Amino acid sequence: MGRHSCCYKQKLRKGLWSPEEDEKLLNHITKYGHGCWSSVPKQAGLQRCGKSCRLRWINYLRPDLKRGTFSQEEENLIIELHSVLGNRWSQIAAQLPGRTDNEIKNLWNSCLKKKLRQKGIDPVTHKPLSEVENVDEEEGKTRSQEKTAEISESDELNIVRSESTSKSDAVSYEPKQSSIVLKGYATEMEVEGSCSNYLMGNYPIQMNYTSTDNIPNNPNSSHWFNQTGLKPFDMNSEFTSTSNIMSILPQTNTSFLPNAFCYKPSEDVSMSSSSFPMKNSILSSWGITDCDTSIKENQTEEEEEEAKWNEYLHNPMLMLQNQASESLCNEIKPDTNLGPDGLGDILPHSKQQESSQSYNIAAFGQV
DNA sequence: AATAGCATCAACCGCCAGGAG
DNA sequence: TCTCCTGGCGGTTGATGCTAT
Repeated sequence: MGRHSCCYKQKLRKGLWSPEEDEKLLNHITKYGHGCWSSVPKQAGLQRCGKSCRLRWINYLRPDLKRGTFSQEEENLIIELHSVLGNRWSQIAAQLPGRTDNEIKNLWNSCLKKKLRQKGIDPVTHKPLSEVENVDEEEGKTRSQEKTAEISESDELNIVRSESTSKSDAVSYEPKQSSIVLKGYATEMEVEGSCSNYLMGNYPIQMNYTSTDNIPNNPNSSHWFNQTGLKPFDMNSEFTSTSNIMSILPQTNTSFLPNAFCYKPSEDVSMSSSSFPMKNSILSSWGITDCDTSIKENQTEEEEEEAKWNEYLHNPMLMLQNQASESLCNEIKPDTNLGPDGLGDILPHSKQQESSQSYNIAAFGQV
């Protein structure tokens, strides 16, 4: 189990790809497409397994890949998405045109985790390290009980995700935790009057996602993050008070914002795990329930919401897009559609769909 | 100059879901 | 319904390059 049958075959090369191999694979896929990956190596004259060819293509040879270092904006977005999606690198990568899940995963493990820790944030929970340590101390006594809770948590997750029950999912999935995480930030902000640290400095980033905003085919992130003409988000600047954050945000509808923006101190965290634990925790994590005057009571509405959030969970940009288009960026009209070229011709169908969710981020600098 | 330690990244491994037969 | 095959994903590893001593 596990190992592909093709990998048992003899004479298959492993390790780094030579330029000749790259050329063969590139030529073959350019001419014929990849079709069935398992047949690609044979047709292309390569001594590799199909899986290896696929990986090489996706991570290196694909012409739409954006090479080079990640911009600050991209890093911010990855952190933001990670706080919502956890280690679902492919979904995170889908929101970063030209970047691969492997690349993002490497960046996270080698760089972003460290940066977050330096800023006093636990990269797993996105919670201040001090809180994580306190929680560990307090709850360390009841570890065995936690184990049971973990199992039920992962069960909840599986219902929503309708995905695998792999051990990594059960152990490392974060979104449920993030409901507490973001609340933790907000609490700290409210109490201390500072919103420092989250996202490596502050959190004054407003993400306006629209379905059809123009975005370059091979976008330079510093370009497409600035499309609205707003001042770029300065990661190194610090907000000095919560009121500063709120004041730069539209007052009308902040329902899609993370708790960091709309936390209500009186809310009880435990409420999140009632009848729709996952939905509520996500709603909570993104500030939906927090900002509403009451929790949805109508069962039908709840079902609809649940379906919606299930969808959002699989495509978080959809939520941001819908919310943004409804309230926050009415003045920002989509200019053009992202055509099928660029990413479109190269990416698998699912990737094309995800990539076509172009978005526009208006990042606010220090007030 | 040597080398130990660290950082980065490409590639592999193991697992799972879904489709085909 | 079952088995096999394949694509896809996330975790991990190992090679390589860089930096500090």
